[in-house]
Amino acid sequence: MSKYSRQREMILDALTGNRCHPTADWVYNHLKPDNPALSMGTVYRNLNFLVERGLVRKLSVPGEADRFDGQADTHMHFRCRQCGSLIDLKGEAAEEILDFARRFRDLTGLEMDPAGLVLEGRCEACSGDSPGNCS
Amino acid sequence: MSKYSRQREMILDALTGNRCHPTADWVYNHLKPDNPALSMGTVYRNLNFLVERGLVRKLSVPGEADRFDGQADTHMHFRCRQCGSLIDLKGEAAEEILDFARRFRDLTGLEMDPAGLVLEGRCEACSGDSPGNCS
DNA sequence: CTAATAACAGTAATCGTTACTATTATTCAA
DNA sequence: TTGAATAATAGTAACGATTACTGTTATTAG
Repeated sequence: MSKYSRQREMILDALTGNRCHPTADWVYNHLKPDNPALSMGTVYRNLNFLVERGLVRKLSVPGEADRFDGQADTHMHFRCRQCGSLIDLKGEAAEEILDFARRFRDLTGLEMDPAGLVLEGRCEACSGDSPGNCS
Repeated sequence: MSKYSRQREMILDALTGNRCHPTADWVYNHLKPDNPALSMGTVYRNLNFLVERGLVRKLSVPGEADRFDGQADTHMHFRCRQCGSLIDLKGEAAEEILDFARRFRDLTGLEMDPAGLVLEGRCEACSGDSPGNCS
């Protein structure tokens, strides 16, 4: 059904060996120098392929390009509207969200999917009095 | 600073007198028949203006056009990934989210903004065994 | 009434993403 | 090992949502 390709492997590697949450554009520019023939279509096609296979998570950020996460463990994200940083929510924070999801389901009958969840607000650094402390 | 315009008033009215969550395109097509000169730029400019003024809420849905909500009371939303419906979360469900936001802040120091929140998952109708029950 | 300017309509441009097409690479069975 | 079948590619064109630009119209304040 699906065939091996060097490009797909490189694209996956670029995500798994990376703690940030790259955009398709970042992946493209990251791999382009060593692979001058790489095309943007290939990057998008493979990212979507990997998302479908569950190897990669897609994170939607309003008004910006989608971000992709190659971390295997289930976790959620928080985005600061002020400084734009995307923060991983693991451990206790992740548990808190899962607890909420259960209570929310029992109350409303709505089965929310915590995977791919991106909460939005203001991070600790940006909540301080001093403005501009979050370049 | 800002001047009155008939178009802005109409656009606001189209949202407040409406329980669904229209897109810019919907607003445009809704008003166009009675206002043949209306332009899309005017719709977007005014929607963004109203959002900045806090009279209207913008709801981002991954991969789709933004939706706008003219309901005055603070509430959140749930989107079913299967049938696409956008459900208002008020009363108990809204309280549950606000409770969660407080606990989450205390735990992580992250100040999430419940306004504009769109949780994603599967609605009750789509969670049933029978497939296709949610046209 | 008039000058200043916010808002407009119409159109072009932008951005992220997907679709198309001809070519290349992988696979699997003879 | 060869070769047909076809997945995946590179390159480019198209797409949809949104914003930016430009010359004109409408509102406002003196």
